[in-house]
Amino acid sequence: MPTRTSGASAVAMTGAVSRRLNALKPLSPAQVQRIEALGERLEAAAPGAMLQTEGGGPMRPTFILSGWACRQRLLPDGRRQIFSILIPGDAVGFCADPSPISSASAVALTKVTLATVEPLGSPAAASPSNRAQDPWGFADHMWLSACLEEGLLLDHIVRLGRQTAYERTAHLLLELHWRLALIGQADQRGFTMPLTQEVLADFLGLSIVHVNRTLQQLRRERLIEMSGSKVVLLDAPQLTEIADYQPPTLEHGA
Amino acid sequence: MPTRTSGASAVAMTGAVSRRLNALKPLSPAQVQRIEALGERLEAAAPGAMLQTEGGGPMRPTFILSGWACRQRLLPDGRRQIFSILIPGDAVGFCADPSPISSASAVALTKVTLATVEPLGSPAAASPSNRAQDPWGFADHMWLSACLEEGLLLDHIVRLGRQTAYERTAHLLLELHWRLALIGQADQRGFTMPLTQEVLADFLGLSIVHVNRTLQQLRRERLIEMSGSKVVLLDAPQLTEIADYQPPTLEHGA
DNA sequence: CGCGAGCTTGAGGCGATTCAACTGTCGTGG
DNA sequence: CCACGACAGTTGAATCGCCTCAAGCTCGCG
Repeated sequence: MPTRTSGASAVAMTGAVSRRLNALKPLSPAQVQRIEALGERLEAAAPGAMLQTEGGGPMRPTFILSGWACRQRLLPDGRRQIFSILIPGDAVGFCADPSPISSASAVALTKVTLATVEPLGSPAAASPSNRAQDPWGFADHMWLSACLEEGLLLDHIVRLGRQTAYERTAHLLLELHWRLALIGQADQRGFTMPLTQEVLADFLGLSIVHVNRTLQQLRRERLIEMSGSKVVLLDAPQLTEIADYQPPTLEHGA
Repeated sequence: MPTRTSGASAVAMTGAVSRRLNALKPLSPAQVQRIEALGERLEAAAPGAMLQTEGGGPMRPTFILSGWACRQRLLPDGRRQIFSILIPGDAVGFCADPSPISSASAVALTKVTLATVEPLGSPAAASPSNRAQDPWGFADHMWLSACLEEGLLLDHIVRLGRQTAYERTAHLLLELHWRLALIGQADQRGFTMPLTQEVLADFLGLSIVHVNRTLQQLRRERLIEMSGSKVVLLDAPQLTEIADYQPPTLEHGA
């Protein structure tokens, strides 16, 4: 349960959101201002906290301003599968509403700062048909965002269904690098990844032990370097080849 | 490439579409009529044919009136992963548009009959924001349909990432049974499944051989019966337990 | 009749898991 | 200040689930 906070370095924190949405479709200056206004009403969550009040309020797009989170599901015997890893700029609980028992919960992986858009009223008002009024003015962006996310889910299915641990891991690192670059949180060669090997395992459908060994192999073959939470991609082209990675295409042409 | 056909038992074939959409949200008589009108302009495709012209026309919802298909992706070395199995009443190529290189192609698995809704004009006109005019009048239904499909994708991710071959197979059979019942093509105990074990394998992320042995195990334990393309669920409760299956919830309350 | 597609079966091997222990690094409190 | 526990990462050994390869089988169909 996030606790309400306030103020702080409000404007600075919204950079990831505006960078991401702008990449999907150019933002007007007015829209950028509206995003910066998100910094007014923040909420914070500690690692492990459940975000997204599970079938709670209808259709309240919530953005992650800082920190990492994930969408996941737990099986009755304790197994966990992570659907997607959420980084700053990502929206949480966007589509999970009409049927709340989609039973995907969102959980903070690090300390997280959130900003929730004003509730859009009734669920009906939030459906695409009635969104012409578009109280928040970002319907197109949210639509594109949803499409991008669906693409990531499909990538994930390929990883889990048809790729080896080695390929999966390489693929994930490339995906994270691309997404972090989009929001200005990666440099050409590497990035910071505040994830434990347990989280990687539950995302990649592997055991912790095997994630460990697979990362070792990637390091041994000098494809990556890791120390602490820093990741360096030493040979991105080869990783791309191994993982058959294809970055999403963002053509905002009409 | 589907070939255009015409007329035939037009009205009768649209039953699956209207049953499915009606389950998502009750249809008005006028809407039912509009769906029956889909029977006017049909297209047929042979097994193996590519549906959905890959980045082709923008946003033309196409419905499967009869036959089965799938969405899939091929890896460069020939491995295949199937994302979803499409049955009558399902829409194809609904979201795959703004970024065409989502690189999920749709392929017919049996003989398939399709009906394409009138193109909605420019891609922009098809985005949710501008859909207030909603030329076809089913925006809410398509939205709910997309949410249902996302839930199925998440189920699939859990299957591939954290379930055994045995659990995956049971889960798939229950999902198909539920979806076929929704469109009136399953009875209480069983249904017809025109899928080869190769298709099942590429969907479940397994080898053909292992799908075969897993189905044998389910039969040996008298949980299912299979002969030809007929499937009978002998002990649905136990299968549900094994697979941790939870059918989607369709609460069309506001 | 012969062919091909789909299904079935066996044997062997590899990838990934499980269990278990050990290391290193923190933050905390006696 | 150091002992302590908690947690993340690492390593080894044994096992198992699933894969690959390779045959043989059973249909339906030209």
